[in-house]
Amino acid sequence: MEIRLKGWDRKIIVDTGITFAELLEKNFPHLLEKVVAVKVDGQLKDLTAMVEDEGEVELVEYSNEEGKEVYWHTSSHIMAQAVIELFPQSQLAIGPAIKEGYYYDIDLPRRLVPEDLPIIEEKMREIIERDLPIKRMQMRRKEAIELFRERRQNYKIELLQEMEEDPVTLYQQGDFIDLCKGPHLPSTGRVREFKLLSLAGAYWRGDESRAMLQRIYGISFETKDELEEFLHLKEEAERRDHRRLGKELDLFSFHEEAGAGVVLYHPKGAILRRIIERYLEEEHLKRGYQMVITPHLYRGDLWRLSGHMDYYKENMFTFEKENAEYVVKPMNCPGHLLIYKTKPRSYRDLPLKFFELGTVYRYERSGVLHGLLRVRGFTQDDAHIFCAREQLREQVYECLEFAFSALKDFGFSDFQVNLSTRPERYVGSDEIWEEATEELAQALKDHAVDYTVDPGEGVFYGPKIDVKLKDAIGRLWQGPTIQADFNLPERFDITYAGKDNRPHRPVMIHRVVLAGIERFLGILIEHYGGALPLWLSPVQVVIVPIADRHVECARHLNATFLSRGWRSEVDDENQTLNMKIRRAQLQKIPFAVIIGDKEVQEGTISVRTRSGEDLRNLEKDEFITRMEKKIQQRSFDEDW
RNA sequence: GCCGACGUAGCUCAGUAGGUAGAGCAGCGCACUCGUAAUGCGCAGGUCAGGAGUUCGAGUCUCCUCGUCGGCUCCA
Repeated sequence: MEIRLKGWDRKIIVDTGITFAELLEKNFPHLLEKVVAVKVDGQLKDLTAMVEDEGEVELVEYSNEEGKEVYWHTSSHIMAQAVIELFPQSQLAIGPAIKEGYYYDIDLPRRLVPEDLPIIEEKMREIIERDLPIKRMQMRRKEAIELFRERRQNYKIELLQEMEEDPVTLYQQGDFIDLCKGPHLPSTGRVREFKLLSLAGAYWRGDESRAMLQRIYGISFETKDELEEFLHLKEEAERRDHRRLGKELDLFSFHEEAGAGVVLYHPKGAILRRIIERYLEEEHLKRGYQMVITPHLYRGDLWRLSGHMDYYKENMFTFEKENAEYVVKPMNCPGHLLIYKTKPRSYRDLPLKFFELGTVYRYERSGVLHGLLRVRGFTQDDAHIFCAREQLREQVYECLEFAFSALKDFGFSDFQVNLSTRPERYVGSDEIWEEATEELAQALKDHAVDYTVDPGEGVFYGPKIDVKLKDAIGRLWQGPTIQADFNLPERFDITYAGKDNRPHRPVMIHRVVLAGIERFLGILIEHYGGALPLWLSPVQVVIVPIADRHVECARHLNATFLSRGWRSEVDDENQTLNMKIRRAQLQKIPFAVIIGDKEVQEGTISVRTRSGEDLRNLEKDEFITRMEKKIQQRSFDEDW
């Protein structure tokens, strides 16, 4: 039998009736330990599967996404087996591989505590050492149900009862049998380095009305180095945690007595936020947006008109006064629509672009709140573009251009874009949906951005584009969104007079650039690990007099800096130079300017940069010119 | 909201079997006047998240509330 191997010119002659593992052993023994599965005609198969006379064979290694999935999935089985051996009454639910690692949801006789993880790990190590062969089996669904009934695995029975397939696939390693479509590693010994990461509660089938199971998260790798790198990255993420940095850098706080999910900005956080807001205002005005300001409080009637009272009620803060219902705004769009409606609009006015730094309040369930990233009160850089249908594509294009250019100014250059199409429940005609979706797609293509389509993930009132940004350590964050809306123009009955002097219905685009400022701030802090670029730093320069006699000179210099609009401070505390340098470093202040005898005499300055550079004997003017340039360019280059 | 963990001085954390709180840093004072990541000494600082209960006695045990963390669910 001849086998074609992907990536290889020559064909391989093999005997019939051998497995892929045997094929490897014979022809590529050095790969035996690397390959985790094979892919034949796009279908993943076990190494223990028989080689058949069919399509091209691709060797899948751990380095491959699918390879990791196999590796992790087997790891989760080993974990489940370990748990069963430790707690024989356990009932297994599901245990898949995820983006990073794997988990298994298990119904256990008792609550697990973190101290249990090393015990389970120890048992896993044992199972790995046993190097149990992993066997794939097929059996009639009925038999499988019987098997799991004997083993008292009710969740598996429930899964089987709802499955269509018959026969079903099971995998066995030692005494452990699990319902699973695979594929898996050929034996438990193939899992090398692993770690159990955390415990959590999880609903059976994600349904909050059903049983709460215990979920164990884990990860595994082929080498110790990879595991260590992973753990290091986790530490790095912790080091960058905006909640920790927000405290350390004195940017913002949360308070029990203020309520969950609302942010109090300290002076340094407030200035940072204002810098971002000023940037946004400038950029919007430059692009033809008009700023508007709308109230935080509205009568309930407005939200009945907009429809929010029906479908968003759960998320709104409402109250009653003088027999009238009031709503603290969760969104800015209704206000902007009211402004639109204040006078007749013509096609000549379009596109009409209203922009607002609009602060909104949304009720979020207490359990989902998370630092600045998920709050109840936040400010959006929100705009609504009213345009003719034929302007949609161009407007979306401009929004994308705006979004990317703004994110680049803040130092993000890696994006992932999604186009979400019509969901099951929707308003508007199929025709208008198709047209709008096509316009959005075209705008993306015009922009030459790669994007993936999320079928059915659009909002009920129109298709949308989501941009996710990748931060310095590779994590993705939700960023800008651009949504077409056919619903609100209808509900508010807004029109414009066309060339034909007849009323037409505009399309509305909701779009945010940085989205929630709070969330963006959180992302920004984590992206830079608190060491914000010069133009964003709450304190740009700290002037450090070495001894008391240098304070006057330092104050004088500070006045010069302040007059240039820099954010500058003098550290005139009675402390050693070392201490002051240390404080500047810990506060992640970009530049410390040192003033001592030498500087006073020669009229020069010495600069210590955040990155640790020590620059002596700088001319003041040179420093000023350089700084001005860096600020003006919004440079995020750490080098002097 | 649900599951679990947690809440002790401004911050980070200790607190043994229930016997009425402790460190480091920060703060304040004094001395030192310093050349690129912690000068020394002294002082002050807590109704142990809030409330109720058990107990002769609760930071420690029980319950409720609030908040935080990790997840789930949700996310127009």
